[in-house]
Amino acid sequence: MKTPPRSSLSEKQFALIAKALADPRRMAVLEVIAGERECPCQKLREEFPVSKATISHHIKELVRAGLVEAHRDGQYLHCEVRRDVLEAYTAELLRRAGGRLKASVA
Amino acid sequence: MKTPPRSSLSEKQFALIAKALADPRRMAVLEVIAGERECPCQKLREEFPVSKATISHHIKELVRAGLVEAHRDGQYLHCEVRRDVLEAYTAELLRRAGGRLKASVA
DNA sequence: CTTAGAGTTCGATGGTTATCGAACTATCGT
DNA sequence: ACGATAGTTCGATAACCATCGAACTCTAAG
Repeated sequence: MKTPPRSSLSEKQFALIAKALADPRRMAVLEVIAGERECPCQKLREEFPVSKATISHHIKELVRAGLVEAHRDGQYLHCEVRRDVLEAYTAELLRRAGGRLKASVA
Repeated sequence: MKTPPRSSLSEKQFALIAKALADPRRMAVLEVIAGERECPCQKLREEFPVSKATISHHIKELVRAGLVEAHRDGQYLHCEVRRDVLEAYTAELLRRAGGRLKASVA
């Protein structure tokens, strides 16, 4: 079985993630990153009618939130979704707002 | 045909939920609502140093997103968390941003 | 009816942020 | 070295939104 990352999110990171996910365009960017194996920024520019400055900004925010990890490879920047962080966020969200528990985890 | 009680959020509702969760205070309000059985607005006013206009605004947004259901009982407004909607959101979030999967859905 | 309490609506304000163009840095080919 | 391509940073602008006080509605109880 896969080890559940007990990475409890700090209050601050939780808030950063929520904010990062709040903008539809940024969410869309995240989806593209998730859909591709190695996602160069250039591809994102072609997907959305926004300037590269904006793309760069969104990626920076996603990285700041911990949702995305970026590696520089030459002149390209490859992005990857931090799946564990995403899962930690959803778990924390359910824990906080889910109220009392009803059953154990499926 | 139109009976998907879970895991089927419209694009619009998905965005509304993400936005609703983005504000820390509103998230805190949601947590209090989730923690209490029947949550009157008045209680929320005592929990946070904000005006009742602000509380009312946050509740309205939470309701608009579908995260909270409010029933009027006399002069009181009782709030309840829509747990299924919350779960549908987290499921959709993982589905969209989780990349290729281990948890396959029908 | 009158008073008090609970919640809503409205207009204004201040802070945050998405977006752009332009200037900049860095890398790859030739 | 040069030009082209990838991405960053900066300053400015515009839109959005949380917040407030005040005026309002509605309900419960004297």
